[in-house]
Amino acid sequence: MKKRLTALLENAVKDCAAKGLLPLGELPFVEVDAAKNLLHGDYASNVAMVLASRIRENPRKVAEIISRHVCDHDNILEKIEIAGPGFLNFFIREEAWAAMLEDVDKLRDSYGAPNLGDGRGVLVEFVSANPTGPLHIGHARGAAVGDVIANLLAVSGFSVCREYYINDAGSQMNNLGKSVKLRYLELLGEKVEFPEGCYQGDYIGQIAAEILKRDGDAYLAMDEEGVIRLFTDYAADVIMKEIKKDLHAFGVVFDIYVSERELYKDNRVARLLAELEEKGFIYRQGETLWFKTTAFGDEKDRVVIRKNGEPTYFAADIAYHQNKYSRGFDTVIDIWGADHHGYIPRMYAGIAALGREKDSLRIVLVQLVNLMRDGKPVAMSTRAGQFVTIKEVVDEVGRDAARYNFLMRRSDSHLDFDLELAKKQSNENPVYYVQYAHARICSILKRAGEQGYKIPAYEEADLHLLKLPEEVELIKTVTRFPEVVEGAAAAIEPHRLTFYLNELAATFHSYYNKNRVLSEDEGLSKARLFLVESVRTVLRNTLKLLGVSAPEEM
RNA sequence: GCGCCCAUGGCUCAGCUGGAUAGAGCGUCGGACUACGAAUCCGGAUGUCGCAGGUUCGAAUCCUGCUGGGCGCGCCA
Repeated sequence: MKKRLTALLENAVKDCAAKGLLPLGELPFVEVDAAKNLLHGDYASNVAMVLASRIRENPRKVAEIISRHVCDHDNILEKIEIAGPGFLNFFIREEAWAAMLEDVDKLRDSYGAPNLGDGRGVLVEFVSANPTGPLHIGHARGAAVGDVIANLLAVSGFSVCREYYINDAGSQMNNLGKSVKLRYLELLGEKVEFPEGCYQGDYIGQIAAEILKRDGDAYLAMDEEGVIRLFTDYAADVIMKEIKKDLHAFGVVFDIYVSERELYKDNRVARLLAELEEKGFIYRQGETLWFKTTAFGDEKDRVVIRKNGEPTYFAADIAYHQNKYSRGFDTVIDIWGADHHGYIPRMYAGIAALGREKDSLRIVLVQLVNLMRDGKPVAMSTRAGQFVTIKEVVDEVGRDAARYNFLMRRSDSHLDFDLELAKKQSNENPVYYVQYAHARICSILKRAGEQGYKIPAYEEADLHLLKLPEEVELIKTVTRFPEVVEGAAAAIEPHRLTFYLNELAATFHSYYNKNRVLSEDEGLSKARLFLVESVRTVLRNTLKLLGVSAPEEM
């Protein structure tokens, strides 16, 4: 509806300009917004005021001129009013609203799928945790956000690839191998002390025990470095399998796992650095190589080759992003923990040096999660191996509640996640509120079937009968869905879906409590059945985008 | 010290690239099941949008300064 009005208005403005009624150079960006106040109609536009200030005219007069040139071919408008300082208020005919439900019936599962992408490729990289331990709750939010962003883009016509970057190179991995070895030695009766930086979670001991069981004390005789390398590989492999399993249980499946080590294998990092050096972005200072990120707005230059000859994480990351682009993606989305925000200018410098537009990389920051239980914070320490894993969260509160809770806030704002609250099947827990609405509708539809009703198609329902204010409101909320998806996809803001979902469920519940769907009046019953079926379709489609189930009963 | 983010009812948060009288949920108080599921609904109360200036027809939103909080400032990832 919003789109249609925008089009009407754009044509009107164009028409005015063509006829010379409004002396416009370039046409303005026409914006139509849903009106907040019923007195202001359904939608309002400020075009007239924007134009008026540009051409120094009276805004109300401009509004007047524009409104006279609106060509309402489809007869959707009741009237246009000019109000306040120069707003154009659009009043939509009730029939026009109901007519929009046709799309819901015809498109079904694909209702609300805007074609923003036109098949262009988007790479969404998320989670990307080191395989040094199981995923904990902090990763869970990033997983949920990334997954839903990918869903949103996929439904919006992009060809989406979900990717996990395995940081399996570098000193952290070495620490992993060392940690396993220490536990191994401990199991063989040696007394060991764990230095700073070593991983001490129980899973380390389990891995060491597996190795011991399989190969006994064979590694005691081998050289230290070789053992650590073997143990590192083995542990990373085991942990990565667990990570995949946990993600799967959380409803997140990746298309590709890219290994940092692989980037080094065919000298990609070295070749990239040579390339950048040729372009003049690299300089040498003693043993180290520096990248002139300040040339692209970073606050200081960054090291890419360390004194010891090893490339930095940053160097590999540029190579990784080059690799992403080389695979033909127009847009690359990185989802990072908010504690990495200082890294952003560096990364943009990196892609600028690769000759890529800034817009082609979008970085979404996900704030860390405050884990609570009954309102009290749960202490976590990664080093000591004390943390709540994603698996434990899924096991305890369930996948639906967990995902929904992670998606209820803007991703860049802090989130309190209360385990007890997420488990509660009560009105404090919004996920059940929307699922309940879905189950309720299913229940009505089932009852209708028992009474011999079939769910009517659009043509079979007389929607003129849906005249109640609650019905019109419900129809409006349902038909807003495509706009919500489009907005959420364009802004990369998945939380808009949960807010919308909550509103739709609320509008439905309210309607349900006031009115009966099934009554003696067959025509009305059919019209209402069609309406609630439309609500159900949108509830289901939204929940699907969120990766949350839409139960038929609960 | 420098940089980024945040500050909206008692609490947790929305507010869609400046728009009309700032909205939800929770909590609180009071109501609604002999009709499709009460995990629901209906009603009441609560705000100097951190403070002070500025930009303009118009600011929670943009700019500057201040206060208070989070994070970052490695040849870690």
